[in-house]
Amino acid sequence: MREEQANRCGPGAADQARACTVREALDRVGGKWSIGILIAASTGPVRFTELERRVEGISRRMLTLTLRNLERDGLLVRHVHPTVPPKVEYTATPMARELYESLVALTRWAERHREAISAARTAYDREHGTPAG
Amino acid sequence: MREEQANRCGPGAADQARACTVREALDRVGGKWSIGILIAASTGPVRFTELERRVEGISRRMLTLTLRNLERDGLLVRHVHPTVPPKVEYTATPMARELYESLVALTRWAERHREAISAARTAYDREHGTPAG
DNA sequence: CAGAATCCCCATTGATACTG
DNA sequence: CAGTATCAATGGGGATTCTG
Repeated sequence: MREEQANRCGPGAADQARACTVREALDRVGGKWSIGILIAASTGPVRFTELERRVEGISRRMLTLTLRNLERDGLLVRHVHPTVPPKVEYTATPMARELYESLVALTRWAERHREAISAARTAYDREHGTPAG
Repeated sequence: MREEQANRCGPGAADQARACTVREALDRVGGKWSIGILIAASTGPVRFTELERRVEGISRRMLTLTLRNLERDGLLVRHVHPTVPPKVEYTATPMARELYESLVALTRWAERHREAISAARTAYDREHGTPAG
Protein backbone atom coordinates (compact mmCIF):
# COMPACT_ATOMS: atom_id res chain seq x y z
CA MET A 1 0.00 0.00 0.00
CA ARG A 2 1.87 2.98 -1.20
CA GLU A 3 1.63 3.19 -4.92
CA GLU A 4 3.87 6.07 -5.75
CA GLN A 5 2.83 6.84 -9.27
CA ALA A 6 -0.09 9.21 -8.86
CA ASN A 7 -0.63 9.81 -12.52
CA ARG A 8 2.28 8.41 -14.43
CA CYS A 9 0.62 6.36 -17.07
CA GLY A 10 3.15 7.35 -19.64
CA PRO A 11 2.93 6.65 -23.35
CA GLY A 12 2.41 3.33 -25.00
CA ALA A 13 -0.40 1.80 -26.97
CA ALA A 14 -3.58 3.80 -26.60
CA ASP A 15 -5.57 1.04 -24.98
CA GLN A 16 -2.90 0.31 -22.46
CA ALA A 17 -2.92 3.95 -21.46
CA ARG A 18 -6.60 3.58 -20.76
CA ALA A 19 -5.93 0.44 -18.82
CA CYS A 20 -3.51 2.42 -16.73
CA THR A 21 -6.06 5.10 -15.97
CA VAL A 22 -8.51 2.49 -14.79
CA ARG A 23 -5.85 1.00 -12.58
CA GLU A 24 -5.18 4.39 -11.12
CA ALA A 25 -8.69 4.44 -9.82
CA LEU A 26 -8.71 0.81 -8.77
CA ASP A 27 -5.49 1.15 -6.85
CA ARG A 28 -7.14 3.56 -4.47
CA VAL A 29 -9.93 1.22 -3.52
CA GLY A 30 -8.18 -2.02 -4.24
CA GLY A 31 -7.21 -2.62 -0.66
CA LYS A 32 -9.20 -5.22 1.18
CA TRP A 33 -10.85 -2.70 3.49
CA SER A 34 -10.95 0.61 1.62
CA ILE A 35 -14.47 0.30 0.28
CA GLY A 36 -15.97 -0.78 3.57
CA ILE A 37 -14.42 2.16 5.35
CA LEU A 38 -15.36 4.59 2.63
CA ILE A 39 -18.96 3.51 2.70
CA ALA A 40 -19.13 3.64 6.46
CA ALA A 41 -17.72 7.16 6.43
CA SER A 42 -19.80 8.42 3.53
CA THR A 43 -22.94 9.01 5.56
CA GLY A 44 -21.26 11.26 8.08
CA PRO A 45 -18.39 11.55 10.53
CA VAL A 46 -17.40 8.26 12.09
CA ARG A 47 -15.14 7.59 15.00
CA PHE A 48 -12.29 5.11 15.05
CA THR A 49 -13.95 2.61 17.33
CA GLU A 50 -17.20 2.85 15.49
CA LEU A 51 -15.40 1.94 12.29
CA GLU A 52 -13.77 -0.94 14.06
CA ARG A 53 -17.21 -2.28 14.84
CA ARG A 54 -18.90 -1.53 11.55
CA VAL A 55 -16.22 -2.81 9.22
CA GLU A 56 -16.50 -6.43 10.21
CA GLY A 57 -13.36 -8.46 10.54
CA ILE A 58 -10.89 -5.62 10.31
CA SER A 59 -7.99 -5.51 12.71
CA ARG A 60 -6.96 -2.37 14.52
CA ARG A 61 -3.76 -2.26 12.57
CA MET A 62 -5.37 -2.53 9.16
CA LEU A 63 -7.95 0.03 10.11
CA THR A 64 -5.22 2.50 10.97
CA LEU A 65 -3.22 1.77 7.84
CA THR A 66 -6.15 1.97 5.47
CA LEU A 67 -7.36 5.13 7.15
CA ARG A 68 -3.98 6.75 6.60
CA ASN A 69 -3.93 5.81 2.95
CA LEU A 70 -7.39 7.12 2.33
CA GLU A 71 -6.51 10.30 4.13
CA ARG A 72 -3.36 10.65 2.11
CA ASP A 73 -5.29 10.33 -1.12
CA GLY A 74 -7.69 13.03 0.01
CA LEU A 75 -10.61 10.62 0.24
CA LEU A 76 -11.03 10.98 3.97
CA VAL A 77 -10.65 13.90 6.31
CA ARG A 78 -9.41 13.30 9.81
CA HIS A 79 -10.62 15.61 12.51
CA VAL A 80 -9.10 15.44 15.98
CA HIS A 81 -11.05 16.88 18.89
CA PRO A 82 -8.59 18.02 21.54
CA THR A 83 -10.46 16.36 24.38
CA VAL A 84 -9.66 13.71 26.87
CA PRO A 85 -10.19 10.94 26.13
CA PRO A 86 -9.30 11.66 22.50
CA LYS A 87 -11.99 11.79 19.88
CA VAL A 88 -11.14 11.48 16.23
CA GLU A 89 -13.64 11.60 13.45
CA TYR A 90 -13.28 10.56 9.83
CA THR A 91 -15.41 11.96 7.07
CA ALA A 92 -15.53 11.09 3.41
CA THR A 93 -14.74 14.00 1.12
CA PRO A 94 -16.93 14.93 -1.84
CA MET A 95 -14.32 13.31 -4.03
CA ALA A 96 -14.82 10.06 -2.17
CA ARG A 97 -18.55 10.22 -2.53
CA GLU A 98 -18.14 10.77 -6.25
CA LEU A 99 -15.91 7.77 -6.30
CA TYR A 100 -18.52 5.65 -4.65
CA GLU A 101 -21.13 6.82 -7.12
CA SER A 102 -18.83 5.84 -9.96
CA LEU A 103 -18.70 2.40 -8.45
CA VAL A 104 -22.44 1.98 -8.69
CA ALA A 105 -22.24 0.87 -12.31
CA LEU A 106 -19.71 -1.72 -11.28
CA THR A 107 -21.92 -2.89 -8.46
CA ARG A 108 -24.82 -3.35 -10.79
CA TRP A 109 -22.63 -5.31 -13.13
CA ALA A 110 -21.67 -7.61 -10.28
CA GLU A 111 -25.29 -8.12 -9.33
CA ARG A 112 -26.37 -8.82 -12.89
CA HIS A 113 -23.67 -11.39 -13.50
CA ARG A 114 -23.28 -13.01 -10.14
CA GLU A 115 -24.89 -16.22 -11.24
CA ALA A 116 -23.29 -16.28 -14.66
CA ILE A 117 -19.87 -16.02 -13.10
CA SER A 118 -20.63 -18.60 -10.50
CA ALA A 119 -21.84 -20.94 -13.22
CA ALA A 120 -18.81 -20.24 -15.37
CA ARG A 121 -16.56 -21.19 -12.52
CA THR A 122 -18.38 -24.40 -11.79
CA ALA A 123 -18.23 -25.36 -15.43
CA TYR A 124 -14.57 -24.46 -15.67
CA ASP A 125 -13.68 -26.39 -12.56
CA ARG A 126 -15.55 -29.42 -13.83
CA GLU A 127 -13.69 -29.52 -17.13
CA HIS A 128 -10.33 -28.75 -15.69
CA GLY A 129 -9.45 -29.91 -12.20
CA THR A 130 -11.42 -28.48 -9.31
CA PRO A 131 -9.48 -26.48 -6.72
CA ALA A 132 -9.44 -29.44 -4.33
CA GLY A 133 -8.29 -32.20 -6.54
CA MET B 1 -5.69 -15.32 -7.31
CA ARG B 2 -8.45 -17.74 -6.62
CA GLU B 3 -11.12 -16.09 -4.59
CA GLU B 4 -13.46 -18.89 -3.77
CA GLN B 5 -16.50 -16.97 -2.64
CA ALA B 6 -18.36 -16.20 -5.82
CA ASN B 7 -21.28 -14.51 -4.17
CA ARG B 8 -21.09 -15.10 -0.45
CA CYS B 9 -21.54 -11.68 0.97
CA GLY B 10 -23.61 -12.95 3.84
CA PRO B 11 -25.61 -10.80 6.23
CA GLY B 12 -24.32 -7.96 8.31
CA ALA B 13 -24.88 -4.24 8.33
CA ALA B 14 -26.54 -3.07 5.14
CA ASP B 15 -23.69 -0.89 4.01
CA GLN B 16 -21.12 -3.57 4.57
CA ALA B 17 -23.15 -5.90 2.39
CA ARG B 18 -22.92 -3.29 -0.33
CA ALA B 19 -19.23 -2.99 0.29
CA CYS B 20 -18.97 -6.71 -0.27
CA THR B 21 -20.81 -6.53 -3.57
CA VAL B 22 -18.43 -3.86 -4.76
CA ARG B 23 -15.51 -6.00 -3.75
CA GLU B 24 -16.98 -8.89 -5.69
CA ALA B 25 -16.64 -6.82 -8.81
CA LEU B 26 -13.26 -5.41 -7.91
CA ASP B 27 -11.83 -8.82 -7.15
CA ARG B 28 -12.29 -9.84 -10.76
CA VAL B 29 -10.34 -6.96 -12.17
CA GLY B 30 -8.22 -6.21 -9.16
CA GLY B 31 -5.26 -8.17 -10.43
CA LYS B 32 -2.42 -6.13 -11.74
CA TRP B 33 -2.95 -7.23 -15.32
CA SER B 34 -6.61 -8.10 -15.71
CA ILE B 35 -7.75 -4.78 -17.11
CA GLY B 36 -4.94 -4.52 -19.62
CA ILE B 37 -5.69 -7.97 -20.95
CA LEU B 38 -9.41 -7.39 -20.99
CA ILE B 39 -9.04 -4.19 -22.96
CA ALA B 40 -6.61 -5.75 -25.41
CA ALA B 41 -9.02 -8.62 -25.99
CA SER B 42 -12.17 -6.54 -26.16
CA THR B 43 -11.66 -5.42 -29.75
CA GLY B 44 -11.35 -8.89 -31.16
CA PRO B 45 -9.54 -12.20 -30.84
CA VAL B 46 -5.95 -11.88 -29.69
CA ARG B 47 -3.20 -14.43 -29.64
CA PHE B 48 -1.01 -15.22 -26.68
CA THR B 49 2.14 -13.67 -28.05
CA GLU B 50 0.30 -10.62 -29.23
CA LEU B 51 -0.96 -10.08 -25.71
CA GLU B 52 2.53 -10.52 -24.43
CA ARG B 53 3.60 -7.63 -26.60
CA ARG B 54 0.60 -5.38 -26.07
CA VAL B 55 0.32 -5.67 -22.34
CA GLU B 56 3.58 -4.00 -21.53
CA GLY B 57 5.67 -5.35 -18.73
CA ILE B 58 3.76 -8.56 -18.19
CA SER B 59 5.66 -11.78 -17.73
CA ARG B 60 4.74 -14.96 -19.49
CA ARG B 61 3.76 -16.52 -16.23
CA MET B 62 1.43 -13.74 -15.17
CA LEU B 63 -0.11 -13.62 -18.61
CA THR B 64 -0.96 -17.29 -18.39
CA LEU B 65 -2.28 -17.05 -14.85
CA THR B 66 -4.40 -13.99 -15.46
CA LEU B 67 -5.72 -15.47 -18.67
CA ARG B 68 -6.82 -18.57 -16.80
CA ASN B 69 -8.59 -16.56 -14.14
CA LEU B 70 -10.41 -14.45 -16.66
CA GLU B 71 -11.39 -17.54 -18.55
CA ARG B 72 -12.61 -19.18 -15.39
CA ASP B 73 -14.78 -16.21 -14.57
CA GLY B 74 -16.31 -16.33 -18.01
CA LEU B 75 -14.78 -13.03 -19.06
CA LEU B 76 -12.60 -14.52 -21.76
CA VAL B 77 -13.09 -17.34 -24.19
CA ARG B 78 -10.14 -19.40 -25.22
CA HIS B 79 -10.13 -20.90 -28.68
CA VAL B 80 -7.49 -23.40 -29.68
CA HIS B 81 -6.81 -23.95 -33.36
CA PRO B 82 -5.53 -27.49 -33.88
CA THR B 83 -2.64 -26.45 -36.06
CA VAL B 84 1.08 -26.70 -35.83
CA PRO B 85 2.51 -24.54 -34.52
CA PRO B 86 -0.36 -24.06 -32.07
CA LYS B 87 -2.56 -21.01 -32.33
CA VAL B 88 -4.69 -19.91 -29.41
CA GLU B 89 -7.00 -16.96 -29.48
CA TYR B 90 -8.63 -15.15 -26.60
CA THR B 91 -11.79 -13.13 -26.97
CA ALA B 92 -13.65 -11.03 -24.45
CA THR B 93 -17.19 -12.16 -23.80
CA PRO B 94 -20.17 -9.79 -23.86
CA MET B 95 -20.09 -9.90 -20.08
CA ALA B 96 -16.54 -8.61 -20.13
CA ARG B 97 -17.42 -5.81 -22.48
CA GLU B 98 -20.25 -4.81 -20.18
CA LEU B 99 -17.76 -4.83 -17.38
CA TYR B 100 -15.48 -2.52 -19.23
CA GLU B 101 -18.33 -0.14 -19.93
CA SER B 102 -19.13 -0.11 -16.24
CA LEU B 103 -15.60 0.99 -15.63
CA VAL B 104 -15.99 4.08 -17.73
CA ALA B 105 -17.46 6.05 -14.84
CA LEU B 106 -14.50 5.07 -12.75
CA THR B 107 -12.11 6.11 -15.46
CA ARG B 108 -13.71 9.49 -15.68
CA TRP B 109 -13.46 9.86 -11.93
CA ALA B 110 -9.76 9.11 -12.11
CA GLU B 111 -9.25 11.67 -14.84
CA ARG B 112 -11.23 14.34 -13.04
CA HIS B 113 -9.36 13.91 -9.78
CA ARG B 114 -5.90 13.02 -10.90
CA GLU B 115 -4.46 16.34 -9.90
CA ALA B 116 -6.45 16.68 -6.72
CA ILE B 117 -5.17 13.35 -5.51
CA SER B 118 -1.64 14.12 -6.49
CA ALA B 119 -1.85 17.41 -4.64
CA ALA B 120 -3.41 15.76 -1.61
CA ARG B 121 -0.51 13.36 -1.44
CA THR B 122 2.09 16.04 -1.75
CA ALA B 123 0.42 18.02 1.01
CA TYR B 124 0.07 14.99 3.20
CA ASP B 125 3.68 13.98 2.71
CA ARG B 126 4.82 17.46 3.54
CA GLU B 127 2.95 17.63 6.83
CA HIS B 128 3.76 14.13 7.88
CA GLY B 129 7.04 12.60 6.82
CA THR B 130 7.59 11.93 3.16
CA PRO B 131 8.05 8.29 2.08
CA ALA B 132 11.81 8.71 1.90
CA GLY B 133 12.50 10.75 4.88
C1' DC C 1 3.85 -20.79 -30.34
C1' DA C 2 1.84 -21.26 -26.05
C1' DG C 3 2.37 -22.64 -22.23
C1' DA C 4 3.91 -25.55 -17.44
C1' DA C 5 7.09 -26.04 -13.56
C1' DT C 6 10.28 -24.00 -10.03
C1' DC C 7 12.34 -20.97 -7.01
C1' DC C 8 12.37 -16.68 -4.56
C1' DC C 9 11.13 -12.00 -2.86
C1' DC C 10 8.50 -8.76 -0.58
C1' DA C 11 4.12 -6.29 0.15
C1' DT C 12 -0.14 -6.97 2.35
C1' DT C 13 -2.56 -8.72 6.18
C1' DG C 14 -3.04 -10.64 10.70
C1' DA C 15 -2.18 -11.32 15.88
C1' DT C 16 -0.70 -9.50 19.89
C1' DA C 17 1.03 -6.31 23.20
C1' DC C 18 1.95 -1.64 24.73
C1' DT C 19 0.75 3.68 25.42
C1' DG C 20 -0.38 9.09 25.48
C1' DC D 1 -10.16 6.24 23.02
C1' DA D 2 -7.17 5.96 19.35
C1' DG D 3 -3.64 4.68 18.19
C1' DT D 4 1.87 2.54 17.75
C1' DA D 5 5.27 -1.26 17.79
C1' DT D 6 6.67 -6.04 16.67
C1' DC D 7 6.57 -10.37 14.89
C1' DA D 8 4.82 -13.83 11.87
C1' DA D 9 2.23 -15.93 7.93
C1' DT D 10 0.44 -15.80 3.30
C1' DG D 11 0.46 -15.38 -1.38
C1' DG D 12 0.81 -12.35 -5.36
C1' DG D 13 4.03 -11.56 -8.63
C1' DG D 14 8.89 -11.70 -10.94
C1' DA D 15 12.73 -14.37 -13.13
C1' DT D 16 14.14 -18.35 -15.17
C1' DT D 17 14.06 -22.84 -17.26
C1' DC D 18 11.87 -26.66 -19.75
C1' DT D 19 8.51 -28.64 -23.36
C1' DG D 20 4.52 -30.56 -26.68
